[in-house]
Amino acid sequence: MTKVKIHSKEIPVKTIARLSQYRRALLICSQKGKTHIFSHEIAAIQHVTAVQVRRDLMLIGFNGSLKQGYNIHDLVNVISEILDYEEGINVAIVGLGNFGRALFNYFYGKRSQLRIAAIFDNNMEKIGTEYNGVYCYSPYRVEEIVKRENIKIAILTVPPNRAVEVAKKLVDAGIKGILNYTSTPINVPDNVFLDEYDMITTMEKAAFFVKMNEMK
Amino acid sequence: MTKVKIHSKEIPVKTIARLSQYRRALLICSQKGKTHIFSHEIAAIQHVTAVQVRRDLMLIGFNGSLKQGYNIHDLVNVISEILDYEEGINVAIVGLGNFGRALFNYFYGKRSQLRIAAIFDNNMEKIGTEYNGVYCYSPYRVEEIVKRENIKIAILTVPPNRAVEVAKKLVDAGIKGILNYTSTPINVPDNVFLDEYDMITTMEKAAFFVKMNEMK
DNA sequence: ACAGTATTGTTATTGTATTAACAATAATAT
DNA sequence: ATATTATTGTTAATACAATAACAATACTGT
Repeated sequence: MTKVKIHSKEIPVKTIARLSQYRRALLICSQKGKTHIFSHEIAAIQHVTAVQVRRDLMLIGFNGSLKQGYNIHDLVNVISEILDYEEGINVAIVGLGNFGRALFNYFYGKRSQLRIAAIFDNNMEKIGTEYNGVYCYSPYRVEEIVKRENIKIAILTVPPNRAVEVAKKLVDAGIKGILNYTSTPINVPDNVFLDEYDMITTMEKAAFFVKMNEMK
Repeated sequence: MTKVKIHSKEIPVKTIARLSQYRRALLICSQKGKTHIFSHEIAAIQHVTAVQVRRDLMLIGFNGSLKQGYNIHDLVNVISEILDYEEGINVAIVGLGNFGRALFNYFYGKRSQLRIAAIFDNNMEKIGTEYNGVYCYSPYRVEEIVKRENIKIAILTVPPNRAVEVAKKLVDAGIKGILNYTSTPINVPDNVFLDEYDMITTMEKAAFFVKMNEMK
């Protein structure tokens, strides 16, 4: 899935991601009392070009004024209308290792839109325990809990060798999106959103570039 | 920086990232006793197409045999020659919150290539403490320690509002690569590698897609 | 010996995303 | 009034990455 229709216009996924970033920049400016902003100002905060900002906003049909630029308040609303999930969205942390815990703390309570509704881990000591009011369940109960709690998104941080199996279980249980941090690629049906972030590859890429730069 | 020269051939950065993934797939197969592998087998493990695998291997000048496919051992060596940093590479964790700690544990001892040589945090209780033999220093000492320990890469996990300032300090100290996990975009000179991963955007993108899929 | 098969290696094509170019516009200054 | 300026909105061009196409090859079975 690489493009998406909004108001019968095709919008690249990358634009969606940038909208999220623009919104954050806008909210910061708004807090400082600014009411309007130019495309090049947004571009300077996030690192994109002014042209790209204008192009993205064109795609979602948002117009600015020639002398004042874009109305921040309105733009935030339009972006929110596109991005936000009215009723909020329930998320599960699957695998409560260091990484899972970090993500838990990172999201817990931060965004009202996102509610961490369950934790899964197969460590006996963790199962049945409560973390900030969120229960930790055995993976055996994925199907049951995902349905009961209406969980849409899973943050997958289990050990690499269990990734595929657990992902399958999540998909079967009806999960709609998986963020895979296990460094093991997984496959999901087309109707399930998948985002994979591979820390090891990122590190190796960084090391490679450092080496390259030192050679010249 | 979008392409890179190896053996006087231009190699896309995306290929570099895939090589890292291929290598992991290869090592797993190697452990299982396999000595040769076909492009479509590699493709099935990671999720790319067989054509892309062949194309990538062509770019680095690695040849397979028509009936046996690619020699796993040799291919691992060639990839390692490209990716690996002979003497190993020293890394610092900058910001020892949950995320920093997770990354610390994730990398600590895992890859001999990567040595976590220092931690920076401005929490008084952490400064001076040792974590698995790695010292935590005050950010004031970045310049001194980065030079003394020959640190090349920084993993940035400080609070968003401090990201820009700390990044500047790291660059001034001579750091060669930054992995920015703060959700605040930073700017670095051309000769410094930068990879930014924005968790919030990823989450919002996931939520957006779930919404989209439910609408149809 | 020869057709059939499966695979590699490479070139050509397509598709997508980014960047550049520029007309349209409205305010300001002369 | 008219030129100048800074910006938006959109179209055109470029660059990049992924996919498709296919010749070359070597093995297998008949």
